[in-house]
Amino acid sequence: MALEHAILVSLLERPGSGYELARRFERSIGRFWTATHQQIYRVLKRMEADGWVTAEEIGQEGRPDKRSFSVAPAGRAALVDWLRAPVQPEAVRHELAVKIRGAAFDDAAGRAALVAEVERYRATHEETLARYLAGERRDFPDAAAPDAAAALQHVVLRGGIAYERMVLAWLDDVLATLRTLDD
Amino acid sequence: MALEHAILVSLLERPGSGYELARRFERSIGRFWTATHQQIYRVLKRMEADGWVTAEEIGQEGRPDKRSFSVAPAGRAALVDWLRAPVQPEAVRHELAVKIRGAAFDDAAGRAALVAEVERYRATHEETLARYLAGERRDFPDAAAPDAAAALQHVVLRGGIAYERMVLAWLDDVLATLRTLDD
DNA sequence: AAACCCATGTAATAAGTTACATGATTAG
DNA sequence: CTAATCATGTAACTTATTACATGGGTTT
Repeated sequence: MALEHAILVSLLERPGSGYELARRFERSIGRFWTATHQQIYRVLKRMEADGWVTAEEIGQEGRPDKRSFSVAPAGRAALVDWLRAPVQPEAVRHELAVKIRGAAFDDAAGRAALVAEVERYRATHEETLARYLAGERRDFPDAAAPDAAAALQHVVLRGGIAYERMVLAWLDDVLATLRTLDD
Repeated sequence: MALEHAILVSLLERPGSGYELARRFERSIGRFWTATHQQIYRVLKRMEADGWVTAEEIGQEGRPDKRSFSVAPAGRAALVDWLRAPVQPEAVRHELAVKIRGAAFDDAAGRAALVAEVERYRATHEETLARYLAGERRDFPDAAAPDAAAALQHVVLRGGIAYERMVLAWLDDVLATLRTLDD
């Protein structure tokens, strides 16, 4: 019961269609909340029925019409209610950590395969960090943040950057540990 | 399709009942994979039917009997298959980040409430870090790790410690940012 | 006496994933 | 001509959460 709220925040930052929302979830919002387009369309339909969002048909030339959603007063009220409720403890799902502990029950060949996999995984996080840093340079070039929305988006982005740096350092630790096991 | 594997790793580290597994998921394993007891019982039943685990009835005095599960060869084979498969990209769900961006659409009173909530949230992470550090001192007192399982458990714990430290530093950044908005 | 721990589950609901479907346009 | 992008969805399935249920034992 929180995809609704992520959608509300995204639509308040800028109205858009289900398709556009799905693309934002792949990029910016997806840093801290993932969702597929199927899920988004389903939830948008419910939110529209509940009067949280309103749709406007936008005819386009050369491409399909789209329905652009905006947040209605009831949706904004629902968001504020949620904002003021306590933060739920996070449900962590870190598959790689399970695999690392599981590597104790595989042989040297399996651990060698895991080393290769961790290296591949590390490369994806290196790319993510580079993407975040490029986004930071593009979207927040000057030190003084102009408005509240931008300042808050920036601090969340800094969180993503800190997370990626931490992961990279930890993966180096993991690789060193895995390599000492089979010397 | 990965709770099975987290359970297999836990049972290989030490056999136990569904209840004991649920407690481990609250503590150690829960650092990187959460699950409730209802989920665990359901999955254990399926795993038993598939021949991945075997149960042994253990009669106890003064408390209910329990069924202690151990990993069968088929379960171990399934785990090794999974270990060697590529790591799936993580599905991140970070509610607090959504709330922080949402704070741009609340008023000063709402942001003050969020500051209080972030402080409370920060305190829980401070506790978690203290717990991890105490566990590290208790379970890994000497620098040289004796066996593979312990070395791997330790590197995963170090990951948890690094994560908590990163979160605490970021929350300080968040608090400073929120406070500058309403000066 | 009340609350909590041990130990196991069922049932109902909500959420999320995967596969499939359509149909036009644009870029290579 | 092929693939990708824009834009929207349905259907089937798997997973996860929440609420409820039982019953004895221990701790405060």
